[in-house]
Amino acid sequence: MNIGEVAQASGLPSKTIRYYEEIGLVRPMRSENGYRHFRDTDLHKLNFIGRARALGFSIEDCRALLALYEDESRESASVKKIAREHLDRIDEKIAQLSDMRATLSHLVDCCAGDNRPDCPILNDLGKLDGSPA
Amino acid sequence: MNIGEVAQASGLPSKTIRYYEEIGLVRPMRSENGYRHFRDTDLHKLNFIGRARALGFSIEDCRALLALYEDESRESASVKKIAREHLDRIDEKIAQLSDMRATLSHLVDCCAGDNRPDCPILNDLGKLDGSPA
DNA sequence: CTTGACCTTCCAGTGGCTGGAAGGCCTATA
DNA sequence: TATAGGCCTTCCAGCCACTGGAAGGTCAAG
Repeated sequence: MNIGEVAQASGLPSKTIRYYEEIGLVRPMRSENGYRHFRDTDLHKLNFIGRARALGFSIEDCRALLALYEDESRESASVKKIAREHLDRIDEKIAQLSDMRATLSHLVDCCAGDNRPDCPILNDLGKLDGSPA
Repeated sequence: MNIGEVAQASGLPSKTIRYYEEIGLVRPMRSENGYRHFRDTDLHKLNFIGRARALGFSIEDCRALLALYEDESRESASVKKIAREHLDRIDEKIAQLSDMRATLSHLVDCCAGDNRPDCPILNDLGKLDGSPA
């Protein structure tokens, strides 16, 4: 398969696939004309990466997960560790965003949103100290 | 004030403050020796930016919010619009992360995490189609 | 023989910093 | 007065994971 077909099949843009080759995540063959030639295993890998990325894993996590995937003598504990650490990072982010959301949504609710200049949002951002709203 | 004092007072790293000057968010004066000289209004602006950034506003949002902050004839609707759009983006992100979290936490729960190679996490990532778990 | 779709490489840009090198300035102490 | 150190300056490179675009090669159809 050429890169376009693999892009189609995997749902990843060609540019991204070239990038993944550049950083060594996949190693497609080359045809005589210089075109990348992808085998089924390459497509399979790309699907794997696409799914892992969709779950928010970093490229380096993907690399590690792929290595484990291909290592028949892996221990599932290694995989679980990576996944759980990632889960923790997700939880942190959600917590952060929820904090932001709470503050911001309160401010938005307080703002009249009319043609007058007075605005609790700006008042809050312009406050001198870090005291609560 | 020199940059170090302002960094201290605002909680922002000096590097970040220099960056904010570079992109035109603040415009400190210069002393004869070439050092940046910050007035109270500069510090105030930096505090404003720091708070807005902590709420997740982009730099361009910060720029717009600062402009509104300094515009006495603003309409609070303009501010509210920016804030609400940002709130929507936050909600989207939270939703995305929650989806990831749900999938991932299910997979983690299914994985024995022992010394055997069998692993539901890898099985899922390596699946051929996009069917649900 | 040309058109147009595909492919190639290479370079630059995104956002928002962050790190580091190389060098100037300022103050305190020996 | 020398020097040590802590501040400040600029400039350049790197982070992450792509994305866009230019310039050009290849291939199949009409």
